[in-house]
Amino acid sequence: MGRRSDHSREEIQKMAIDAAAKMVEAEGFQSLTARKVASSIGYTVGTLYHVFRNFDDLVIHLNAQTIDEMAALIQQQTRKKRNPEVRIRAMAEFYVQYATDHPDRWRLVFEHQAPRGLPTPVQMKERRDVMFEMVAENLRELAPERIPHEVAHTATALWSGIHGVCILALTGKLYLGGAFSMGKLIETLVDSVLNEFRRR
Amino acid sequence: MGRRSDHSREEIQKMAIDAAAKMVEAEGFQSLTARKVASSIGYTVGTLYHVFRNFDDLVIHLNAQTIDEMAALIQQQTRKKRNPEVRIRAMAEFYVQYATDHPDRWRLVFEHQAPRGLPTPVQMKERRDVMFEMVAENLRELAPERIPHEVAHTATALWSGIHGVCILALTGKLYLGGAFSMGKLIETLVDSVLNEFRRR
DNA sequence: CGCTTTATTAAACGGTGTTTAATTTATACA
DNA sequence: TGTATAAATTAAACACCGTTTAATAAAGCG
Repeated sequence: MGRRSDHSREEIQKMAIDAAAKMVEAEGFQSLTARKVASSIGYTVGTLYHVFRNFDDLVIHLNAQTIDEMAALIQQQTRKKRNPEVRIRAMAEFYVQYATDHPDRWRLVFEHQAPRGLPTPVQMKERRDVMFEMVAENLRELAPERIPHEVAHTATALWSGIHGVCILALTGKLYLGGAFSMGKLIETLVDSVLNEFRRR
Repeated sequence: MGRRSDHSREEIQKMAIDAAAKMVEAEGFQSLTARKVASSIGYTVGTLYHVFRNFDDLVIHLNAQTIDEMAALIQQQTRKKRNPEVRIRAMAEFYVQYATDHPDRWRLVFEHQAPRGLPTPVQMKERRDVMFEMVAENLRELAPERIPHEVAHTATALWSGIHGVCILALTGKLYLGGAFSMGKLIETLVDSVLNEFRRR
């Protein structure tokens, strides 16, 4: 084997993903290009294509890392709480927190789509579902008598709603007719869905 | 004035926007290009740039038309209903309907962002707010005693939530832990938020 | 040592949005 | 009516994009 530098394939992957993350945070995901990533880690595009199947593959790896980071942050911040309802509220709070702190990386997770035909890797789907499952888990603890499907349904509705507020707020497409705080909107959604969940 | 063909500037604009709409519906917004739009209406890119400031300008015009179409459909389908709550439910139903029928055009409205620095035109913001205002209007009718800010807040929370379900469903990113129908999820959100609105 | 395998690169390809200069045409005016 | 002027249209170029290719350099191995 004749590698010219002393970076293994895995090291180059990690370097590229980290460089891409920084680039997205600094300039937005629109200006993420293969050549810039490559040159920022001291290589050429060819090397990038030696290590990733294509550009989407790099983006998918970046997105996986983003989700892992976010999930870890939320897990860490909610583990301490004893009450499942308090935990759900904290989850929403830190979801918004992460999305606000890393808007472009967070958007890239949801707005990137693999070219038509090529399906999203299973690992990616599983990663995205982590958030839903964390909510469902706490709903289950909140009301153990409910059937699983009902719990999953409520978790999905709640988290999709929270996601909607995040997306519209972060892309500047929120209704301007009033002066809202993202936090209050989230709170309203959580209150509404949790109350409805309890009532049924 | 020496126009070679007999299309006015406005006619070319309309032709281009319609062609772009068809193209997005047929092949997705990823494959929308200036050259393809131009050649599909029998012109060259240069003419397109004579009529639009740039590519984003064309997209913005297309998005405006998309929102107008969607708003018109929803208005038409909800005008008949007498009860404001029934009207809000119908609005949600037909919002989902339109998004499902024209997924790529609908996504383009929310995922397109003008290049950094260049702000979104005011007309575009107003168009997006139409949906929020329709909801707010009906909430006001439902509870005339509420202060405007409260109404606007609830309308924003509700519609953002509905939007979140749409986006995740249409991009295939919805939680797979249960077999949900989009309609049921929407219904849960509407029920929850409206009940909470009444209770307060 | 030489051979093979691999990492790396430079260069090319077709495509993109965008700009430029040249050309064609319709109109306004003498 | 003929002509100058102004506008519409195009072809070509630019720099960049993701991606592929072929050539080159270096490492491991017998």
